[in-house]
Amino acid sequence: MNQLDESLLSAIPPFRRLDRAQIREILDLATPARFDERQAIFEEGAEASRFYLLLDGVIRVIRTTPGGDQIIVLHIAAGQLFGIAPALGHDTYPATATAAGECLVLGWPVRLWPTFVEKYQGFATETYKVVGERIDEMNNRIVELATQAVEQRVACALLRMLNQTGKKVDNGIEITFPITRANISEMTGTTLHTVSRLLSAWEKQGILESARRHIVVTDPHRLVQLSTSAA
Amino acid sequence: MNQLDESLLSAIPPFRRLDRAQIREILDLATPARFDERQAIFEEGAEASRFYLLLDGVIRVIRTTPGGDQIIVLHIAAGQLFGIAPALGHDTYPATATAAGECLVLGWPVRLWPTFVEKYQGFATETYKVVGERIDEMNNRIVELATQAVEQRVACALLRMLNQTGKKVDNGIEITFPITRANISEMTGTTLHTVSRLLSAWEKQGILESARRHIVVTDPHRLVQLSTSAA
DNA sequence: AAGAAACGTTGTCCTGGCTCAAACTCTGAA
DNA sequence: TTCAGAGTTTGAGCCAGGACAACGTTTCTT
Repeated sequence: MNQLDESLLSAIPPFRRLDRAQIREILDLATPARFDERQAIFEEGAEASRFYLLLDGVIRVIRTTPGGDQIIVLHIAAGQLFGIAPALGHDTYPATATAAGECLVLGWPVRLWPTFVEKYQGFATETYKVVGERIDEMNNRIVELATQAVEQRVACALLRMLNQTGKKVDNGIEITFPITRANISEMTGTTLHTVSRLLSAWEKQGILESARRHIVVTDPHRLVQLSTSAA
Repeated sequence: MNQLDESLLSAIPPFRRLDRAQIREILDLATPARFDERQAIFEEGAEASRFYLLLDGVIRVIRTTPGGDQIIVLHIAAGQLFGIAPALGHDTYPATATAAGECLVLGWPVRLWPTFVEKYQGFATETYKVVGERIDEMNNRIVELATQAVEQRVACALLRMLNQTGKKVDNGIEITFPITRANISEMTGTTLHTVSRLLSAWEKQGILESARRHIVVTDPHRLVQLSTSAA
């Protein structure tokens, strides 16, 4: 139906083992959509009616506390499935997903999930592998939040983003989507003020370069040091 | 082979839909084991060779940081599967599981996992539902650690244990397994000193009664208040 | 072009809770 | 019954980082 290229899926883990015809089938069932920065793909608490694959861009998964604080639960990088709550027994999304920058997304109705699992060899296994990785990441963040000081947590958050979506540029590694001090504070459980001070200090030390909503890490190795040991 | 009663499994979600013969089969493949307090069922980093079902008791899942801090990632209540890392694509356990009190456990070799999924209708679905719940809980803890003050976090931790394994007694709800101030501090990212002070204060206010390694919450409702709002 | 909104920086103050220290109380082992 | 180890309590001091405040800068809107 739609004119998507098979190569879009053939490199992505849950679809990697499928042949061209199968991928064609899956693409024909998908609804592609483009989202602008800050636009929500789905909201926390809404009925989980679709699951998605992120083709391009970065998605921010957000939770809001009763007290009104927002915290960023995780970032989704291109090539990842998301909104797969229904596959884990939820009938409502447990968090809000918004586009961190411009995004290209494929969506399928949840009723196709069992079909995919049944029909496509390895699909379930590969997907649950992704879930496993996400659990790992969440575990790490819990340990981090419980044991590390703010400076280390911010360093970890930057490194995590570099690993997931960083792009090599001439003077370092760039975070490829718009990000504010406030965003980083929402990932690390601190305030935008503290983040601002840290980034300023690091910029002075030549660890990174930052402009409004934009960060390039020039010395990732130093950042790794900061993320583990103090000072 | 072993003389376990079918009723042990028939009430547990992933097995609920199975008939007696199927449950018998599964039981015959299982290795039952008893663990004493503080005994490890498996260690972080070890090859994930088996998955388990907790029949009785409580399991503590622990991670150790490079810095030597321990933090309690979650508690497993009776009736839950655990050590299912291999089903999520890990070939090594991401955390250590130790018996919080005396425990009765069934274990199966991982090679049976695909068999179970294939052979027993609903097994996979139900299991991933459990995974979904665990992800939810982890999400909540991340938000909690990122936004709440120590007092609220400790209150949340107590409530979580009450919900999972609390037992009604005449004067309140009891935490059914031995737990120290240090344990609670490892769940909440604080120090045993602070936990001690909080519990003392709460005991003075009649919210709970505590003895060495033992807590009974007499006013859970008040604890809920403490877990959301300050003071 | 002007105003508003979003984003970022920096300063000052103040407190929650961590650190260090010491003592007390159980429990179990020998 | 004594001792060692594990668990708990309490005190005193200190500082990382949150709260509050004000201002600078860039971007968007009209």
